[in-house]
Amino acid sequence: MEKEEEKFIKNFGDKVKKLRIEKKLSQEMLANDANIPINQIGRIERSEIATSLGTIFKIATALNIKVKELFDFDQ
Amino acid sequence: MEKEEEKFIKNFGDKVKKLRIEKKLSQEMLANDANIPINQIGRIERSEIATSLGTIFKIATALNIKVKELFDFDQ
DNA sequence: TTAAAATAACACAAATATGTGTTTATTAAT
DNA sequence: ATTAATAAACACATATTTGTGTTATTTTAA
Repeated sequence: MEKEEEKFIKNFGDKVKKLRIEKKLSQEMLANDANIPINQIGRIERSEIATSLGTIFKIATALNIKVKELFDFDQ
Repeated sequence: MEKEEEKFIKNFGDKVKKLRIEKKLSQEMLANDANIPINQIGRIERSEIATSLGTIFKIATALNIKVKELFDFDQ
């Protein structure tokens, strides 16, 4: 039985990836736009890390969406 | 001129506090419900830290809301 | 199928969040 | 005014994220 918190972090990573693909951005392009390291995007999409508010804000901004939309998935 | 990212973190802290007060919880009660240290709530509400996905999830769960609602403020 | 692009998977130092505890200040109620 | 409850403000060790770099794997396109 998986922990709810882990599922949530997994869902978040999947959401970032989904939105990135929809906007036809590579991890590298998104990372550049967000001013974060390239590897960070991968780590988040693979749910290796539970990223923090600052990075969340940067990613949303680079995707031209509100942070709220990043959490628009079936929690 | 304040950085947008800092404003965002400030708004998040204010939102946590607002929702906590609305539900008539002390920092201690919320922290207990969320299984996080008491001080952590204070640090977040004061915007001293940019907390991470795990803590965000725990707080939302303790408040009986979706994470998305935690970000329902004018960004 | 080869080459190029994209992503994953490492490692490691530095910065930051987390956890725990104690003490001080503020707020609310009596 | 006093007391009790709440929150702020410290300190410090630990855990995790972040930043940077390199190498291997996978995917995509020619």
